[in-house]
Amino acid sequence: MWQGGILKMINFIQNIINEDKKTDKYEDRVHTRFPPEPNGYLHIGHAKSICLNFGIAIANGGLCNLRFDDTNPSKEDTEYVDSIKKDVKWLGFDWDDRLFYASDYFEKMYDYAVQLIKKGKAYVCELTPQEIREHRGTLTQPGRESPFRNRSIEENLELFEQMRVGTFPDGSRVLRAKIDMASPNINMRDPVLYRIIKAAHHRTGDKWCIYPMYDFAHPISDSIEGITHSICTLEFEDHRPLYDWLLNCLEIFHPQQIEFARLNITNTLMSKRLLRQLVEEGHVQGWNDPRMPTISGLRRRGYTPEAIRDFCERIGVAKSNSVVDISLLEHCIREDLNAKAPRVMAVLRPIKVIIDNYPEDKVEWLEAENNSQLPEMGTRQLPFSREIYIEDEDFMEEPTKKYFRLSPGNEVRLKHAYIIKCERVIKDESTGKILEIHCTYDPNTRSGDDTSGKKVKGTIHWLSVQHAMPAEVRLYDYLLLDDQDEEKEGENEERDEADSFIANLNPKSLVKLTNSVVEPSLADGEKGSGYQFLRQGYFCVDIQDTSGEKIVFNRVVSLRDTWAKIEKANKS
RNA sequence: UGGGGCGUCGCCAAGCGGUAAGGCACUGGACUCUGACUCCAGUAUUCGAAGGUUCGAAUCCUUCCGCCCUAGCCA
Repeated sequence: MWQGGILKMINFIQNIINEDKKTDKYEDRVHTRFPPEPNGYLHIGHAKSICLNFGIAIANGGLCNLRFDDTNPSKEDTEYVDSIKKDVKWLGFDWDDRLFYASDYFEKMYDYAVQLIKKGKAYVCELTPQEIREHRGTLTQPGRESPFRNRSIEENLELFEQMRVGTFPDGSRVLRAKIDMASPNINMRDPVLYRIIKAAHHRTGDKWCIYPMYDFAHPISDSIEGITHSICTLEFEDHRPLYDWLLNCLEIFHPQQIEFARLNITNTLMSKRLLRQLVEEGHVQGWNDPRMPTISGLRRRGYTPEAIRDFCERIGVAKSNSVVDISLLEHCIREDLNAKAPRVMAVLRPIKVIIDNYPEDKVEWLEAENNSQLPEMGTRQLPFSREIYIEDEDFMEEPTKKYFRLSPGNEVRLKHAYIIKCERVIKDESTGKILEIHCTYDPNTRSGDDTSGKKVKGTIHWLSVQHAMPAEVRLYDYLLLDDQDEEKEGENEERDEADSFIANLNPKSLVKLTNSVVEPSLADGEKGSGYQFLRQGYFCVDIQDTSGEKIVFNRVVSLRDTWAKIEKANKS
């Protein structure tokens, strides 16, 4: 398994662990867990948590469990547990035999609840949800005690038993902790521990009709598993007193909860709810649409586990809310693919070039290196002939300054082949559209044995027309337009959020090119494998839509494009 | 308005009383049969603000300001 640069990982959580080791708090043991709820697909925010939890364990010679937090049968499904397992594995982490479910502990949790009742620390409450809310008070006003708060232990025991056997309808009773209705921390105002949900659970079926709340299930699950450091996100900070209270009352092994800031990335949605909305409203093709920040989406897009792990390492772990620039993610995948992707030629938007002085029927097979930086990646043969395609961007009839690609009278090098010179352009008389470009080549300039001594500024990629293989190429861009920080006026916040995020969707997040051509060597490109299309970017063979008759490439990320910056600067 | 948390370069982020790491982005330049990669160089006298303690403060104290979370029988 991956050991990465993780051993160097320094963050405030590691500092806490170092301190715990010094004081022998957990007998030098480090045991973490990744606790997803199986109610959706994992996204890159979860990857941060996965890398953190497994990474901390690895770095400290400890263990990390995979535990499904499945305490709400109405939202959860095995479809999600399967995808989550797959994603965690794909990211490169291994839970060995430590795959657990909170539902494994339902019986024990029930016993602990009974213990709480026996200690006079919990009671069955018959207030309606509405009434409970009213009794809770507000941020500034203390709550009021439930009229059911001081029932006898015997009565509570009996009622709780009745809840379990299904005597009462959904929502009619709950088990509540008896803490303090006047606590400034609302989580301590007699929080609900158990509720009645008569729904089939994906693992326990209809064995139960009462289910523990997160606040009850989580500390107990952690304790049962001997977790030492229970790492969660910032919004649970206010729940920590309750976490501690329960463990203290129950007098069982006491892990420590540590909170860190969740991941946010520019131009990217990171909420399960909104991602689900994208899927359900058809703005994307599914959870694994290559534009989605889900692990499955990134995988299909062509991101590698190495790049995602590297990213998670680089962003760091802290407690301040932050938004990481997506350019860092892009840098990580470029860096990884640069080191391993074979280079290949593809013409995305072809325009035909005819080399007038090249024999009509001749085909030359030129040797091309697969990666100029890694000779060990070998070479391949490339067919060259009289008619070729070049990228339409690589020709400009009236070149701007600093443009050193093909233009009338100008010479460029064809990568791995000859230097050609543009002689004339043939256009459609009515539309003015360029139909073909006529060039001549210099036979003394063949790559590898150039005897001309010529130096040209530009090198462009090309493909022999008769050998080019058609392909569909999908260019992806950010799902969201630039983050607009326009402040919404107070009212209707919910609505505004949903609406504004739909309005902020990038209409050009997917551009399908159906006239692209690629090298014949790509005919047997394996699904999912990544390439660098020379001068353009990194692409991978789409795992879903590629078939016997059609090969589809996804653009993972473009190459850095200095020329685009120059052009942009020229215009402004 | 109660409680909790956070505020170090455009974006992340080290730093924990001894005089501001690193990464991304950006800007120059070198190299280049990918305007890619790589390589050099540059970029916070300043750490939300104001006071105070100290020989010395981003680090300690005080006050203030800003942002986030929190009133689910969701997690």
